[in-house]
Amino acid sequence: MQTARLATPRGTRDVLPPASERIRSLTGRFAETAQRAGFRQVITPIFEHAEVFRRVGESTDIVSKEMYEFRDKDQRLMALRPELTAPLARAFANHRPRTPWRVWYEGPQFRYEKPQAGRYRQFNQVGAELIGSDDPQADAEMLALAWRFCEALGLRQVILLINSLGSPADRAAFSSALGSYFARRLGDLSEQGRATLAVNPLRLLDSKRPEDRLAAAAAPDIAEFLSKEAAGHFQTVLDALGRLGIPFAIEPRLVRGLDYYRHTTFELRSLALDGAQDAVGGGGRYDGLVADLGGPPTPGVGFAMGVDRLLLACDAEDAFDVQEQDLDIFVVDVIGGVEATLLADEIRQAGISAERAFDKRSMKAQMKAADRSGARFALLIGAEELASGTVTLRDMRRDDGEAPRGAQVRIPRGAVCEEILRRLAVEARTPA
RNA sequence: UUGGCCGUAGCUCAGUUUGGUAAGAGCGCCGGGUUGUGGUCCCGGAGGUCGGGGGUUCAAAUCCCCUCGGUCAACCCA
Repeated sequence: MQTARLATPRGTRDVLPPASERIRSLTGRFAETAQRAGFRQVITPIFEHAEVFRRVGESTDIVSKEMYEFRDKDQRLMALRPELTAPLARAFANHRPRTPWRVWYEGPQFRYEKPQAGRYRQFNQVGAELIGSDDPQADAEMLALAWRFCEALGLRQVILLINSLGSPADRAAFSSALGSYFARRLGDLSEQGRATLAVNPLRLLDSKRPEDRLAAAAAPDIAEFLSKEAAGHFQTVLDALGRLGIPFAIEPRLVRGLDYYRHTTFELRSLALDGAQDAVGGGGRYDGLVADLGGPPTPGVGFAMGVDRLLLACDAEDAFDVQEQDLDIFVVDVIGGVEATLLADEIRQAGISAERAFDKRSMKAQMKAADRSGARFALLIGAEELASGTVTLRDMRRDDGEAPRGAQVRIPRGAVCEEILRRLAVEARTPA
């Protein structure tokens, strides 16, 4: 009797090596970039009280339709986090750390959507937040962090789109102007467009439906609704980008999905990704969020980037190649029993990476395995070695055209680590 | 939530139009090519609920329905 095979739930997947190595490496690179800028990691729960998200995005699909909600055993309404800015703002409100609070994060998030390439129900993001400053230079700093990270990955076909939604009052005025503009063109809108209008007129601006695009063609421009102060803030950010040498395009239709954004809002898109999933990251300023979550009124600015999409973009650009980690030693065990276990343990304790064979397979099979493991040396232990108190160290390099087979030497069992370390050190000094 | 395309070995796919002798290939994996030695080559082998269920038929990978999953687009967004 065989039990039925179980698949991963829809929109989720197993990430096996070597793909997992790439994710780890990308996350590590982000951590480095952020740490260098004085950001420190925050780890928040995977699930939160649903209230945390409900408070900040009742009108967004992410919260109203796509959230994984459940009742725990005490009937408390919980939610798997669909995004990370709200939990970070919640954590800030709870702990009241010294400002400006500079933090980064990474981890899975969950949205109940129909999966597509680059869109999963469980997906990973890396991101950073700077809470406690309304200085436009803080916006510039976050933009620089996101941009330099893309550069560090080797991405060259990413563009920065930026916009300002102004102060809450500006945003509200613009929104109602848009509302009446579209109300006059109800007949031109698609059915879904009319539904969107009722919920959030701003969202009609980036609709991809042709009717809606046409109807939006002559829509009011956000720029005309910015207060003097908001316009100044935006201009300062743009000037900073210019001085930083970071190219950008102002996109007055850029609205973004979460409705806590104020002032600066931006998106990073990969031109190498075609299709609808070309946004690799986005963010902006959210000056009202901390207060919404019960904290003191505190400004904040941040961004998040999709790990999986970044990797898709890297693939498309042939960037961020992660070479498999080198293995120093592969222990070939011809005798079976504990000897190889002791040998492997000993050299690992000496800081040498080592894999080994099991099951006393034929030597030929073990040598094949050693070859495929990519190990620099094979370390053979068999009856002869055991009897003479030695081991055989064999060079597994395969790229030397002349040398027919790797050279091998017998070394005293007691000097194994020393000898391997010596050889590895020599190579480190004289790279091929 | 809506619509299009797709679903055959671990992977990439052929076979589906014209239902039967189509359960196949390459790669990968395992073993062998005489003493304890990798990459190439040669030989052999294992491995498949043809996504799942139902129906039509003497007969279904092949036709019909439902369903699950993937993908593309709308929606939404990372």
